Amino acid sequence: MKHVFALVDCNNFYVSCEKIFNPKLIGKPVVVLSNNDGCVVSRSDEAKALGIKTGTPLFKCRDILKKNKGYFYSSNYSLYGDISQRIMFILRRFSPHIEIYSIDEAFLDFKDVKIDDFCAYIKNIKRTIRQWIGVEVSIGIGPTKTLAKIANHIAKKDPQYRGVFDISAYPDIDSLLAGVAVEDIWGVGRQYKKILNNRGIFNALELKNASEIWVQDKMTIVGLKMVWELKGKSCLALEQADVNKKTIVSSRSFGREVRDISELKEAVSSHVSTALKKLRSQGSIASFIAVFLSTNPFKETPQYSNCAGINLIEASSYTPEFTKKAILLLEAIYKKGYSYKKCGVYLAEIMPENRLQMTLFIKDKEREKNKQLMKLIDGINKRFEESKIHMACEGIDQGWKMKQSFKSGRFTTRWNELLVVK
DNA sequence: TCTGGGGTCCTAGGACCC
DNA sequence: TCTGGGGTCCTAGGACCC
Repeated sequence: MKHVFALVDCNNFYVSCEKIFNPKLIGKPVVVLSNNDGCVVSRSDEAKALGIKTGTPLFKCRDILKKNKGYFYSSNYSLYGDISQRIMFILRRFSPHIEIYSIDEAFLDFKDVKIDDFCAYIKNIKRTIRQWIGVEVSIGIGPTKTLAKIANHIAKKDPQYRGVFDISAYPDIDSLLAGVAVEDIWGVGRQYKKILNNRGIFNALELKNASEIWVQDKMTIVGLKMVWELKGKSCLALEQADVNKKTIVSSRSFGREVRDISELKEAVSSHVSTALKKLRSQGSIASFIAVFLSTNPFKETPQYSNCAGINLIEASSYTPEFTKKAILLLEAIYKKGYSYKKCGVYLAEIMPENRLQMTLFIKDKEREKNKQLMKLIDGINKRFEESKIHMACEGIDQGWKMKQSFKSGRFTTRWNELLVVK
């Protein structure tokens, strides 16, 4: 049976989440900022119309926003994550075959879903999400994921389709593809664009008709699959199982520059806690940890960055053990006299808990005790507030923490931040 | 003054083995 | 002294995604 893929993508997702709870934002230029309130990551249509680009630092667009009665917000991931989950829950009603591709995007496959009026069915998805959540989505449909992506792009850009476009129903797909620049194809980034353009390939139709041998040579099997997908042959399957992470990273820029190792120790320790919490939440253990730190590459001050990693004798998910190692690693790479801007930790060699290779050096009792302790702490932190219980070495003041000066409330996940209407 | 964070997949090349 | 071929596994780095 042929695949029928739909890509459902939320419009201006982060900004849309802010708008749900704050009607004064409707019709205004609004942007949401990256961590540390650094640069723009999400823009309302009105902000786009002002020429504000993704990645623009706040200081470069603050004036124009102010002049146009605009607003800016810090990222509020508790809120966006919760809204995302609600949307994915709705999507599941329309097809059991769903791949949650990112916080604001999902692929559906209607391959063996019984549908009478396909067009109405798809429009109903859009309507339901608007009604139940208050977020606008765009839906692109095609026989492959790559074509569904392109269809989604068209649905978003061309107002005549009102946010829903089915590429298979279009009479002349080639003429459509001729209007899609190569860099707008899923999987073509800056490098591939350059390679393709040099060869005289500028649009999706030209890529579709390019020599497969040449494409594979220059862009590996990844490029070849891209060509096949453009031709309507599905090569990228729907990935339904929520696959466990193979690597976990926790890192942040500091809110200010940090010179002292004692502060770095606090930051590294809290990254260890974050990463280990994530590790446990997917029921995994890890046996490799690395620590990295760097100065601010945008400054003309002396630069230094380094990383170091170590294998554990036995894989584990016990925070204190990783914290100890991380501190040692930090001490090994820390150099005095530099102004640091960022640090983080990296976990690898991750495997399911039940695949533990036990060593002779750790007693069963110890292992079980550690596990129970972590479970208890995770439970308490989940029920009350993140990091209610944390390692002392994470510090109390945490003056190095990232800046988030313009954050809205966590309206849907914290009782004490419920929206007050009157 | 002010420039994000967290992932995946693929390949080439080296180490090692028979 | 000369000197083969095939295979696996691992890692670093490059490309991409949101």
